[in-house]
Amino acid sequence: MVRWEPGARDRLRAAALELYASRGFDETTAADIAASVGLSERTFFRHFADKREVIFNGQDEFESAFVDRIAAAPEGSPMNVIANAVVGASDFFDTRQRDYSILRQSIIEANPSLRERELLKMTALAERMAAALRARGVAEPQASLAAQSGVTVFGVSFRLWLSPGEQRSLAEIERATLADLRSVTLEAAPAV
Amino acid sequence: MVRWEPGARDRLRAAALELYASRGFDETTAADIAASVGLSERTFFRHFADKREVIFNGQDEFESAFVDRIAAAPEGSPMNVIANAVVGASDFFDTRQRDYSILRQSIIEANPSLRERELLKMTALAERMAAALRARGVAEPQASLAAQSGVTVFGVSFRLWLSPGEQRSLAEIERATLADLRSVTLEAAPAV
Amino acid sequence: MVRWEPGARDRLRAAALELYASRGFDETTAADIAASVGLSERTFFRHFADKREVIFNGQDEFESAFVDRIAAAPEGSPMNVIANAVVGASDFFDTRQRDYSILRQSIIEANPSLRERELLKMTALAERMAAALRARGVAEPQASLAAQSGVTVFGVSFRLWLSPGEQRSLAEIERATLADLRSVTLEAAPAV
Amino acid sequence: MVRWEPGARDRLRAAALELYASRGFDETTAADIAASVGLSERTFFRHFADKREVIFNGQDEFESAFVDRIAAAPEGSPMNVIANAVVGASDFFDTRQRDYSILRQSIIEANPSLRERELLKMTALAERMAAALRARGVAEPQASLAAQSGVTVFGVSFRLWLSPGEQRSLAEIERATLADLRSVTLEAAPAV
DNA sequence: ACGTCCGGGACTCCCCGTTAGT
DNA sequence: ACTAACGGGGAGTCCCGGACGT
Repeated sequence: MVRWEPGARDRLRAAALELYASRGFDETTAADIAASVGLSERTFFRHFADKREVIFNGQDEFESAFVDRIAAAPEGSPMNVIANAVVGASDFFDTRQRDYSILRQSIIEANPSLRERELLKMTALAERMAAALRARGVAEPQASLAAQSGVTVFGVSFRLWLSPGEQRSLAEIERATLADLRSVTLEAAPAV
Repeated sequence: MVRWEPGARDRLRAAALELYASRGFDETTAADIAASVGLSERTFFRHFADKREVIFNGQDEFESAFVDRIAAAPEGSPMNVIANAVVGASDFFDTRQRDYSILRQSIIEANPSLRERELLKMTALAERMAAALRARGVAEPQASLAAQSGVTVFGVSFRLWLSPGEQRSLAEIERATLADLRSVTLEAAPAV
Repeated sequence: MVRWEPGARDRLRAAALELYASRGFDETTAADIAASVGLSERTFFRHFADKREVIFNGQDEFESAFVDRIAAAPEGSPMNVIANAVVGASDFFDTRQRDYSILRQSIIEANPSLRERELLKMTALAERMAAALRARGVAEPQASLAAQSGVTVFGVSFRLWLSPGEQRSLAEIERATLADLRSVTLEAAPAV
Repeated sequence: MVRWEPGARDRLRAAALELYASRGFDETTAADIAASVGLSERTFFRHFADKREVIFNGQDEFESAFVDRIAAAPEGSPMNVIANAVVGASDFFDTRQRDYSILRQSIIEANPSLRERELLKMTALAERMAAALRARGVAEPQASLAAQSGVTVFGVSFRLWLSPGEQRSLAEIERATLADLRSVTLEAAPAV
């Protein structure tokens, strides 16, 4: 009935992932990706603002997994709210296969420009989390510090979770990392 | 005895800054910058790996300002070492005019791709700081958490320092932010 | 009963004019124009063959204002017929506000590609006028020379009419320009 | 003196002409042209601002053939100066084969967008001629009228020169056309 | 009449390599 | 060494057109 196969976007994303992984990000052109699923380069850019965005999708759902929990959290200290949100958001990733995350992360880490984009996304998340905190009445710089610390915990934990041999769930790792962060920052005598 | 004007690199950087500020980063081409100081586009790229790098210079000295202090620090808890390094590095910026930093920061914040690069630089700093900590025998994830927290404190403080009306020195702000971070993370009851 | 707001064409044209004037022709995309009136880019191109055509509308009525007068003119020399047609057609513009013409002209003159299109339109007018002359029995190259001279007079006069401080009507200016053209061409001694 | 093989530009131009003539302007892509002489599309655009410019080359020499003669002309009425410049410039074309001009003109006339560009070039010529006249002290609108009339004469004559069976030289045709223009404009009774 | 999905060419910019000249 | 001239090629944006559905 339709002239074109639907789901162009999904096919493009899948093809991109595969090509980035197999032959490398820089060695893959947008035209390659499009051609591999029978579409034109133009169509690729209609769906994704740039070559990197293919990998960073569902950013909104990703952010919401954290932010919604902050908004819906019961009373608590800022860091408490953040900690619960981070741990709670972990099942966003458990639904995704760990294998998929490992593949994705290896692609990102192999390319500085993908690292840049990832960092931007994480910072965007931190900013939205800080905003959610402020919406609850938390002042600056506490909101930013708590939000940024939450992202730090998530980042460190996420990489741990992906490391070979790791058996714990992401949530468990996050809880441990949270405790580590607490003791690390505690041990700071007043800076001279 | 030189056949061409020396200091091509500096002239290019100054011209780039000015153009990025006046007409915007995207609206400035590498050829524009080069032409404005009588050089060719090719020469621009011989001095700077890409259009964004012009703004991120002296990264090595910047990182060293932190890392060297970590290496040279006396015994102390990881966060203590980091805190002293961050506060100590603040005079790296006091030598630069605050006005220059404000201009530079406004350029960066006006463009996502410059934000990406800045984030990458900050992350590189965090990683070198964590490595310096590990060289002192600090284990993971403590090293990463302390280093990343130091960068968070620096980032929050730096933006505060640049805000209009701010009177305190960067070091003073950082000391206050450090205390804020401590109390924020402390207030976290164990995450469920 | 209509599913869509009528007058899409007019809304598109008005929006285009405004955007071309405010942010420049090149900086305005067809999608911008369409979006600004709640339509799709595709619809824009269904109404206008290309981005430039939006500005050149009513070309048929414009040409007719000249050509019809040529066809309906009483006996007279070719240049006489042309002169009367040009002066007579001037009220085609008096009905349009001079302010509108000034805005339109400033948009056109700010962009070479719009200049090109305008020139094509003027040449098309000259050719239709020459054809109308030939239909009255005027031979070549007299028909083309008279028609082209008429367009020259119109062009020079039109720009004069738009200049700041100008008080005369377009018809008055045209009559003066016609006299100027006559004396200019008269003063030509036979070319060696 | 030339450090690099300067053949690229000329080869591109020759190939473009040939392809435009054989398969049509619209049916020829810039990539086609470049590929046909072993260069990349990018290189094509380095040499020519756009696909049309290939055909309009040596515009500067072309304009100079007219303008220089205006500047160097002895005392005389504006139209006289223009007439001599136009007739004098005719050998700019006699050096080019008439056959080449016929081919070129047939390509241009087959495509509206090339017509537009040609018109722009002719108008640019008229404007430079008018400026040269003003530099000699001629006032407006006389300068524009004389210059534009000169271009009209050139245009009409040029097309005549290219028509099949035409035996006269371009200069001869121009002298006749000049006379025609004079009598055409003379026969204008004052417009009412 | 309008929207959606898509193709494809024009064109600009980034960034890189090579070679000649100073 | 350092620059300019010439070239390559991918990324990305815009223009415009076609096919189909409502």
